[in-house]
Amino acid sequence: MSEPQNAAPAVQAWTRLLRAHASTTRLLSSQLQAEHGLTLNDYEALLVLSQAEERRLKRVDLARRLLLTPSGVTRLLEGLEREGLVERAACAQDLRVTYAQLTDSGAERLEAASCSHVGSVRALLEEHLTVAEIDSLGSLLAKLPEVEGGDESCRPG
Amino acid sequence: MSEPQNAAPAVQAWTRLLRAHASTTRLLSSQLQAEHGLTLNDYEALLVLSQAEERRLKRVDLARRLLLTPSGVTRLLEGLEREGLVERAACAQDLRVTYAQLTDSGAERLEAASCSHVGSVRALLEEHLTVAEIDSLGSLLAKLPEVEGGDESCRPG
DNA sequence: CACTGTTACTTGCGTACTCAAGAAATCTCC
DNA sequence: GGAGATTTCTTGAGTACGCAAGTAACAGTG
Repeated sequence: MSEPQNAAPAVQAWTRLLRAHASTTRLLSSQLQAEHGLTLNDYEALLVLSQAEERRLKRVDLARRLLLTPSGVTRLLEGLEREGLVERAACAQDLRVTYAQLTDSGAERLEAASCSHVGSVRALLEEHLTVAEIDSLGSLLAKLPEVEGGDESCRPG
Repeated sequence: MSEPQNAAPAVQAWTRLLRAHASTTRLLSSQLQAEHGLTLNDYEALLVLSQAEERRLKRVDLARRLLLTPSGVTRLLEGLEREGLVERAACAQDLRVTYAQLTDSGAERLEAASCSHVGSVRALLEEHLTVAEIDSLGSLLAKLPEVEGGDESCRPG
């Protein structure tokens, strides 16, 4: 209507990002839930932990990786701890921190889910896009901001 | 680890879609909320209604547009009705349907929010991407599936 | 006309978060 | 070494959904 013409592409891309996220998430999430009893964030948490040193991470770091708040992580891990996929481990140097430690059971569960989930992701994307397009989509999305709250991207300590 | 090499681009693109959605949504949503007291879905709902014929839509159609379930729409509209931005309107031909009708007040609120929201969207994207990149991002995202549940894309009746 | 779907919508219950307010451990600066 | 600020994590209250089940209205069949 009265918007400057140049804003249209941005709005369009934004709207499509919202819709693409909603539809793909809905599909992949329900598959993961049905086949392995994990939510998308459960899966991502296990994955991040599995790649971390000693398969454990401070809860606050896990929060940053998953783009969740600390309380979100507490709630997320509640479920994973109840299922024995992750356990708490104390930190001798700093009594405030509790590590989230991936258990063997958690690693197995991730391994089992990983195969079919990765397959679903790939199938979904390749059903609609060519490999080159997927690649370029990934590169474009990577340029968007990661976190705004506080940028501790690389802390030496 | 043991995944076929070809799956990597898809997984990477997917992960970045999740993160890009989480971070941009968080930012834009909090701006919209702070400046105009609307959630992203409130805004989208008002926008969709404003573009509809006679500024009203069956609730079930609104659900499909917003990628929400019928119950999600009921809850979403509860808030908008309470604020007088949308009202219920009966359908003489079919007593089951209730239209969601944009009020003048709703149209004004949308108009007010629209300007700054569109500006924020544009600023956020253009801060990280060129116009050409935004354009191509939009095109790529448009190719992803819209809805899976039931495809009544164009119903004649 | 009754009988059996099917569609539109609402409601109760559960989930996955967020934010604000805490408690406890650690760091800082005098 | 002690007071105050900061960091880590948890908890209570609230929000925004989804799913399943329910009700009311319509549509098709005998």
